[in-house]
Amino acid sequence: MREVLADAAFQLYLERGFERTTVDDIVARAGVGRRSFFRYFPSKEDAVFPDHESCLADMTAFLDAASDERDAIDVVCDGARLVLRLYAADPQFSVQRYRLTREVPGLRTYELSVVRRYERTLAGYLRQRWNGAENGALRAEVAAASVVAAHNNGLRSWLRSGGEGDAEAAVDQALDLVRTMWAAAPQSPAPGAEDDEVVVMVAPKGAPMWRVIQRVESALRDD
Amino acid sequence: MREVLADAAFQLYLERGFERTTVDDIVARAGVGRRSFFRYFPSKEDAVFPDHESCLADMTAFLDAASDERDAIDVVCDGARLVLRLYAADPQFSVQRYRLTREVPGLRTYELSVVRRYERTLAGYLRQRWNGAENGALRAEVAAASVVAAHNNGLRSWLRSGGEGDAEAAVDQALDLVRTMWAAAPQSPAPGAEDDEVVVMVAPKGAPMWRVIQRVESALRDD
DNA sequence: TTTACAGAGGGAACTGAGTGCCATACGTTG
DNA sequence: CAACGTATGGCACTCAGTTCCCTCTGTAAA
Repeated sequence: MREVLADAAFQLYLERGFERTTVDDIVARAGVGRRSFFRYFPSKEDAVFPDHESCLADMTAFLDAASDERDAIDVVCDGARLVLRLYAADPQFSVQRYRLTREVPGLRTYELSVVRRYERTLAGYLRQRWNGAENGALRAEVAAASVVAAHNNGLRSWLRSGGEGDAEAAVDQALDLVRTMWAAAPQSPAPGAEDDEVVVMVAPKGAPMWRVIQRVESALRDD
Repeated sequence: MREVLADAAFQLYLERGFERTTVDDIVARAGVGRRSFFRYFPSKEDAVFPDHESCLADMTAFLDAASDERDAIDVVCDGARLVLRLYAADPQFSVQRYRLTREVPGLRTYELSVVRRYERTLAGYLRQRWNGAENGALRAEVAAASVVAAHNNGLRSWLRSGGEGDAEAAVDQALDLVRTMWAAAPQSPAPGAEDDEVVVMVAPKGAPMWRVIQRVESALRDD
């Protein structure tokens, strides 16, 4: 029933446009009563994103089950990939929905609220993982925003291409940028992980070698 | 008139709650006709954020006028600070609006769309600045998302404190994290700026010195 | 078979946001 | 005075979303 309603709604949105489609139109095509529509979808907009609710639940479950041994950024990147796979599972639908969403302001803002819930979920996980680290909460929110932005960048470029190429590859490349960026600037390390520490060196390219070595040495010296 | 309506609306939202306030209530208190409300605000939500439209215009103007000599990240951070100053200009109002927005889902999603417009504006600037650099568009979106997330983190912590402390300080600290993070991982430099190039070196802290020097040398070698 | 019950769906009527249309009032310019 | 552009008020309409109540169907107990 949910599916019947969502299909009818989506078809009509494509045919007549979102605003020009009334709920009465939808229930007429679906052959059900008007009241039933609002039983399954709290608003007209919800019928366009019928599967995000369960995907969000999947993501939460995935993060809850993730091992603390893994790098936290890697975990949230994999969490984001769950969303990608939801889109990649039905390219034609995803592309049509993308085009529809781009054109309808109401759907755009609705999508923002959906994305925001994913972002908050990822940020919540990172905050817990980085609990106690300096600026843990801040870093968690910035990192979650970065991961979401990168994911959406890759996803959108795939959607703009008409869903033709490899969606995973586009998102992987985008997420790699975030991963290397956060790997190069780790939070204060947990005790017992000293061996994984890295040093990041920044120097003008024209700097004399002795100056560079001096800085490397001072960075490597135990303190 | 705009101000009269916005004030009346905001008062009533605080008194009765957003949902329990009708547009008729607002225009009755403001002493104007119902039709006039929608002339000044396209929706009930808009009356809560009456000044973001002009702030967005200010930001656009600021970015357009920014010198290309400055670091792009620094410029967008300063752009974000324009929003902070808008909030800091009227702490009491900002705090009340923050609490109201937290409680009303409709206002939350509306605020998301406002934030998104700022983010797109910043991303557009960065994309133009990094035009041609590898992954320029991706980096622009991720950086803009980072700046916005950091800004909002600082802003919200100030709002949660009741608008008591120094708003600028909270946001400066948050933005510094993003700035240093992006300063350590710069995009490929524009031609003609060879002298400003930097090399970023990442090495395990326990790595032998000869290995480190080898990598520094190869990085410094002209290609 | 009848009764009691629960849960899904249907439907009428209502509230209230947002829009379109027209009338009115005011100020400006000829 | 007349013509005109602009700001405002008021009325009626559409439609999303809600409330309340009805019917239908399947199920389990008497």
